[in-house]
Amino acid sequence: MAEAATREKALQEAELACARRGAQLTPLRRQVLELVLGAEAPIGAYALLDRLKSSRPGAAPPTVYRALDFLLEHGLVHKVERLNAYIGCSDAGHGHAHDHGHPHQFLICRRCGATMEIADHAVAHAIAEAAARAGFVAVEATVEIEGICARCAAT
Amino acid sequence: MAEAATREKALQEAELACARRGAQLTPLRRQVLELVLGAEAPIGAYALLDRLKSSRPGAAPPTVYRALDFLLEHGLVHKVERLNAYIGCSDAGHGHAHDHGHPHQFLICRRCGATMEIADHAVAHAIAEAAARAGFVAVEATVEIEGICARCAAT
DNA sequence: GGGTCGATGATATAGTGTTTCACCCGACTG
DNA sequence: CAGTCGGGTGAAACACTATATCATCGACCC
Repeated sequence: MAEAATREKALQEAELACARRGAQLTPLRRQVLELVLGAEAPIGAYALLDRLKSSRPGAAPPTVYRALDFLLEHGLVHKVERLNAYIGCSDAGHGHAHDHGHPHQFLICRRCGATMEIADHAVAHAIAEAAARAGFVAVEATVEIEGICARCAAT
Repeated sequence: MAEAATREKALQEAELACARRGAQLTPLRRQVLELVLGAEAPIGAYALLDRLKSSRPGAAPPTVYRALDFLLEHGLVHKVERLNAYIGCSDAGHGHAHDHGHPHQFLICRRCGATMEIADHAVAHAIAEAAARAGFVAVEATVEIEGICARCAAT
């Protein structure tokens, strides 16, 4: 997902954000976050589990799912529904606990699998308007756009 | 999803659309479509399988998944990613084969589970713009908005 | 010490989707 | 007519994703 330096910075921000909220970024949770951030693309829970097992042989599905629940809850990672996979949030810490996260959208490349998060205000606004027109109170929106990324298109 | 009359009309439109394209809406596929349209909310593949079994005791997961693949391919049903469930398309037949379908969005009620399809041009446009700004060639977008529907909000 | 609460360990199970091989049948071809 | 080729279906097994449940541990509080 990012190079080591960016990853390190994201981890530090996550620690700060958790500290601010009184949330416990335990070693396990931190390690799972590190694995998610270190992946080159959205990563599945069982792939995380495999990697986790190398340092924690006893790890089982609930181990990783509980950590992911915590990270999702605090906006440190997002789930990509179309891929059943998880990705680090590109601006973690800017939301509040129990907030379901700032509006965001994903661009998923069909060719290389790279997935990029954007936060486009016009999209969020159009969605809120459309929902309101239907008398619907929008709480949260999943926006996942599939296509070809700039790098792959250039090839 | 709809009352019997609406369902019947949708089935006839589906038959027409398939005939136009040379696609075979076989009895099995038609029956699965009927089940999806008859459900009150998005329905899961295994729930479909259960209902299918009453008339086709030999049905197995691939039976329903193959039918769903066909229906998805031809834009007769959509998948709601957040629910791992399927819903009839509200304007089936307006797309082309191997087209991945007209732009559409879902409004999912957290309270009653009802899911409504809308086709908001402003949302589709904002998404296309946002993707383009990132140098991304958008092919298809999943937009699923969770919240409270008008009827539940009124209660 | 006893009580409580959140985090983790460990096992089992539920839910969702795919692979694989076989069979049938209609169409096209020599 | 035999051959064969393709799409659709039947059937069994499997892979992947996620949750339920109960036990344990340690920190904190009284």
